[in-house]
Amino acid sequence: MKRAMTDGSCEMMGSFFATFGHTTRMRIFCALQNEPRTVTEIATEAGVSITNASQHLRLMRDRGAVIAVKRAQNVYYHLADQRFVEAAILIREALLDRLLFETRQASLRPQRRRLTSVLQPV
Amino acid sequence: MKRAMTDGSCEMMGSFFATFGHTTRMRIFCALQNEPRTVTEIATEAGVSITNASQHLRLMRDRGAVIAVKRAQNVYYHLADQRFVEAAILIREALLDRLLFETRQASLRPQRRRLTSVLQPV
DNA sequence: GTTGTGTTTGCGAGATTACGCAAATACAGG
DNA sequence: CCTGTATTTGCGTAATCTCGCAAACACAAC
Repeated sequence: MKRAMTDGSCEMMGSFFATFGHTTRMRIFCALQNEPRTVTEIATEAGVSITNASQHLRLMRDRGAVIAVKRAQNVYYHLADQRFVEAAILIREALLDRLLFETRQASLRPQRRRLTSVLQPV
Repeated sequence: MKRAMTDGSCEMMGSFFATFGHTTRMRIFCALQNEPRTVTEIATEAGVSITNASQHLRLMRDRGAVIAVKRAQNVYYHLADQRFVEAAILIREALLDRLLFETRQASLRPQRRRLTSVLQPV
């Protein structure tokens, strides 16, 4: 199996994951999936103030997740790489599969929520 | 283009990204890429205390990133889904490409680090 | 039961992050 | 130059996260 990393890139990767590790920034990511958007549009779509959106966008830009293009009074932001979307799709499908699996498990053995049930059986 | 998400899964996704949004947890992720490992092994590989590794592992387990299997005195942890590795590889390659690109850009126009240079030209 | 190894938990201090507000900056159009 | 719109920045507070330490827990072997 191909390894994701063996070298010292853990810091870079951790920093990148943290970039999307926030509900608001994930909503911004969603808003930028298809086309560039201005800060005002992003703020509206994400349901936050313009100031807050700008702050998150700055962080995302500093970490290489998005790119800013200024055009007249507006600043258009877009994703730095479309592979981020592919990666998100993979992760999302994995999480949904797991969610489905757990729901099925829960319906089989109803009332278990102790340490023992969190640990997989041998 | 296929969208990663249109629904309310941003909270779930953000939570998941945050799970790997930490250098130590990313190192743990690396350690678990190929085979299950005990807490002690993980702590050693990640260069942290056993207590600290256990705390991070608990968080990762709570968020569905890893699975714990108890066997005798040991608890073996493994990734919950191999697609996480595929996603990490995609992201890593995107980041490395971008890093390479920026290095090349930097060598072309040496001394720029103002707002203007951070914004892409129209 | 006692010992030893492996793992988890509770807790508190320190560090980091998030967000609102006010002010500053950028720029197009009169 | 002045006004209005779009975006960014500085700052202070509140909230969250991290990690070490000590103690607790789990279990195999004696």
